[in-house]
Amino acid sequence: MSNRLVQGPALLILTALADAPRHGYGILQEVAALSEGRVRLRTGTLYGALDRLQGQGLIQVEREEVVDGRARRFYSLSPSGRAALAEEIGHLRTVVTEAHRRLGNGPVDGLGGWEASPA
Amino acid sequence: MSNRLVQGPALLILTALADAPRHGYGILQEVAALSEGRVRLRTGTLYGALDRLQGQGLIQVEREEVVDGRARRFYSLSPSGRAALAEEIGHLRTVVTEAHRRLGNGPVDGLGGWEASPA
DNA sequence: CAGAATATATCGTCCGACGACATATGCCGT
DNA sequence: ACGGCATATGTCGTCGGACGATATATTCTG
Repeated sequence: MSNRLVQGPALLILTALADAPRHGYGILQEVAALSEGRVRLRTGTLYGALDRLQGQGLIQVEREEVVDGRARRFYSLSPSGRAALAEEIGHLRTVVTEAHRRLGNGPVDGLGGWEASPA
Repeated sequence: MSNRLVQGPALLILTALADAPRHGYGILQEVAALSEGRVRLRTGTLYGALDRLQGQGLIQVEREEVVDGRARRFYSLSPSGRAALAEEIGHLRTVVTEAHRRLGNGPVDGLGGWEASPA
């Protein structure tokens, strides 16, 4: 019973890879973009997570390009990585929906007081 | 630049407290319910997180009841805890939406190949 | 020529999640 | 009456993951 799903950096990384294979630095930028600048992965986090995700079989090395001595290692989602992402996203959707509902118009057990106008 | 937002257990706990104050054991049950049984918080995780969240000012002890020698410590969301939850939920919504879009009908950069039928 | 951007990689630290264990009471079935 | 389960809170040790710092190499821009 391991509770631990794909969260935090790993979730962002898998999402970044969901539409196209990307290399490390590209993932860094994509994660920043899809989190609207809120999350800036450190390279330590990124390459560590990449190794881990690869070890778990959730991603794989698609190909390696060498452009002017600069290597580009492209990663892609594996079928099980796609499945894991889909499952986690499904889970998060229910939580997000529920939290949003409770946040938006919380009756707070009959209380009338509310710290913000209910829009 | 701390990247670290409210995720994992903390997210579930705050969500569980979003509609009404609850005590530890009640949070355990609520988290299990709103995650549809997928997440069973250990007491070690729960009370550790509770202390941490309280230290961060995101939650507070609402009141303490003693029923038949059994103590019940009720926690409630603080305004900043509510704000933190709202912010994280907003963030997650964009990520979840984007991930879902990429998962559901990913054009994959012009590729026709797709490991599952596009529904 | 200096500095930023591109690109990957390693290392040490620290915190949080987890599992296991401990304690205490009330309730239910046998 | 007793055992087991639910209720209820708490501690401790461990381990993995996130983070910050640092290193290296090349290309582009000022």
